[in-house]
Amino acid sequence: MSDFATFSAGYRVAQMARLFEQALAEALRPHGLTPGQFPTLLALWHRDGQTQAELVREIGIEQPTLALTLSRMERDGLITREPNPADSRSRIIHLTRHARSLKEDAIAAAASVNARALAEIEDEEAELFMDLSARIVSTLRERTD
Amino acid sequence: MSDFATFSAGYRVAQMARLFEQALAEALRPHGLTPGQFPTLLALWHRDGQTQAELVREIGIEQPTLALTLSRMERDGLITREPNPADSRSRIIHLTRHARSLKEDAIAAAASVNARALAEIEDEEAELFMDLSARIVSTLRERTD
DNA sequence: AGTGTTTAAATAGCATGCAATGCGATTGCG
DNA sequence: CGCAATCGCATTGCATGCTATTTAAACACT
Repeated sequence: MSDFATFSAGYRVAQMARLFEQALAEALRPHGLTPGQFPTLLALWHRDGQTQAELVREIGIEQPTLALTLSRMERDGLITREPNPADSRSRIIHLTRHARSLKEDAIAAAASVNARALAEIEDEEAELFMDLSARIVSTLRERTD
Repeated sequence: MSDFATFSAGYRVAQMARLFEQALAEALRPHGLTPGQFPTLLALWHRDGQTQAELVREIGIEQPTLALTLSRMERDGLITREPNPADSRSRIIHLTRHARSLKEDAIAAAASVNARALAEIEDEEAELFMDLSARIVSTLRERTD
């Protein structure tokens, strides 16, 4: 483990991400949702009726990843994909009534995971953490974008 | 995106983790290695000849996840799995000569990813980030462990 | 010795993520 | 207008991660 010292940031972050995902999975399970669906749901709760390409830009994952997630969400009765009269290449994604009804509970569940994760650190520290994370994200993005 | 505010920590961390993984994948690719193999390699570079169960404890992933990673590493000529004379349920994992030869370069590649990720933040900030991350990790672990 | 429990691995099934391709629809430009 | 380039999406193939289950071996305790 001592060897980890030089590059433990990546390891630590990966570990944190897995724990967050597991906690979110547990919190969302009672509502029949999974962590991977959550960003898409947030985007559609915010503005229903977007195309896949719009969602990809908003969520920041690759298009094939979203395509598969949307298929699972369609299978699970969370969304429908309607033809787009303005451009027949794309389709308009709509939430089902059921998905709309889950908004409050799901957001509360996710918020509580976050609150729990940050429970042991002070508010200013949490802010600092978010700030540093944002800076690391943009640094890592530079070369790839 | 405004809705993200309340629970953006999990989202931010997930995003960071994906960027780290992608950067590490790119850095390791020339050496024929993948990010998921790296923790196992570190553990075996540190001490060769461990069992799967020992590695699981050390690395902190689930046993089936490691089993599959080890299969891929075996397929790729990085490890061998020898019978354990002391306990025929388990097998002793050994690095191949080739995997041993990759140590310096792979560690340098991973370290450079880390250095790049942290390039834009001060040393004390990086330390703080690591500390806060560690505290979030142990908080999230509490309920599940 | 014999049986029940624990332990080590393997396997099945699933969710997310990626890169690379293919394909039809649209757009832009000569 | 017509063709080339671009765009939107689907699909394929792969890597990682998880949970749940199975199998065999080792242990423990009567």
